[in-house]
Amino acid sequence: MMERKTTKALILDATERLVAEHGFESVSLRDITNDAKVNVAAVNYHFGSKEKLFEAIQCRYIDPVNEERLRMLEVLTEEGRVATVREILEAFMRPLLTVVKGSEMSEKLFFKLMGRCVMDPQGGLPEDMVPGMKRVAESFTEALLAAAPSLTTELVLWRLHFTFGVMAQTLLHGELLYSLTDGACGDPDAEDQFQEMIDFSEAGFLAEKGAQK
Amino acid sequence: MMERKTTKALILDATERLVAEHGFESVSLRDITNDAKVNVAAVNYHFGSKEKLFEAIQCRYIDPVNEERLRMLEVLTEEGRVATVREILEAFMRPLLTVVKGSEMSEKLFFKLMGRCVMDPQGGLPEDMVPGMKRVAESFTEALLAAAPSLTTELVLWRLHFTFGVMAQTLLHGELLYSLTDGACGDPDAEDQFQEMIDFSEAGFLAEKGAQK
DNA sequence: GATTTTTTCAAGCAAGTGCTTTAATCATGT
DNA sequence: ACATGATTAAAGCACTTGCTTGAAAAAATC
Repeated sequence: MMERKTTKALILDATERLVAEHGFESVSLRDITNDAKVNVAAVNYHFGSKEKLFEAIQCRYIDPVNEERLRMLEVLTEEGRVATVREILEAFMRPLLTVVKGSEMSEKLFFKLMGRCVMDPQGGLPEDMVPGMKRVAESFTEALLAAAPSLTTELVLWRLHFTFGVMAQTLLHGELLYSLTDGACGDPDAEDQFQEMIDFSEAGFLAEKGAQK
Repeated sequence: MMERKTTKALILDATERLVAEHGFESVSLRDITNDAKVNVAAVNYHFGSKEKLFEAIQCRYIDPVNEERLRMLEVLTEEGRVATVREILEAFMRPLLTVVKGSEMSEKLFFKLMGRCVMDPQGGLPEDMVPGMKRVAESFTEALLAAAPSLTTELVLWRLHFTFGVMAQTLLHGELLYSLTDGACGDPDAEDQFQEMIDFSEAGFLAEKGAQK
């Protein structure tokens, strides 16, 4: 008889939830197996080690996000078309929304998990993910250079880096803003948040050096 | 006879170094006391607990940074003068540079430590720091609203939030950019980095909604 | 229905965790 | 020199860490 969910999936689900809430470093094997109502040994049986489980967690969603990013970018630049900075940034950020719709996680938890993946891993990214991340960085750099020819490669890289920071901060600490302002700055729709991030990052990308508009 | 450095200072120094390198969650009491060449019990004797030691670490530099932020902002707005967005952002970021010069830590380590303080604390900020952070957020929000009257309070808060993300990412992951681009995007002067962050954030702040310059 | 193969389980291991205890040491004031 | 309070040191406590073991149970294969 098939159980409702396989042990492996139970472990993945519990780990996602706990890591999103408390961060990679703070979650123990026992935390996970208690939450998943599964034996401790199951983790090592199915994943080999705690570290490999964490790597699986990271790849499970970041890989699809990166693939969707490249797909959207390809659409924008096919037939030699030159995309705008805004379109490119949209292609960089929207996949987060697209992928979460396809998952069964809540947006809030998913965003936090993504934020953890970007900010936490003190051991660096899983080895398997580095080429993918590199390809994304390269493709988007190239596209952005074409969209804003006045920028140097180095400047584009820095500003892509900054954009990453904007995203990570928003994903991870959306509710900090809420508490720090006594609720003045609320918890808007994820779609609204994305538009604001894009407004901000687009303008940042198009800034001139030492600008003072 | 007075030792070269008091045990308390040795502990603080070692903790700063280790936390900057590995993050709060990954550093144990033994790590600290071994590195500081000090007895384990000394931490609890001088600080009460590991948690309080970590709070001391956070306050040691963030409090001065926040004070310097408010001081610089005050200079900008005295006698009813209205500061520019750029000046205000400068007042927000430069204190990090000012304070590190006054410390005996290396810039790189200091920035990483500051990044950890902003991003890591899964237990939230130390209770004592919340009012200070709030005051900074409020003062800068007010000044930014005066500098860019076309923005709403909510928009300013969001964009301040984004600016925080830009800073945190740069502080924490400056060398990730380096490795991800095979050294193409180097490790420029801290001062240069600040100018680039300010260029980016200033433009972001001045963006119009749904802009497409 | 018997035989593998895969999966789950309880128990436990060595090492590490934060913290406490008790005794020794230090610096200092009288 | 002695007493006092502040500091350091060694040992250990109760608990958690990631991971392994060997046997039982379930599933799949024949």
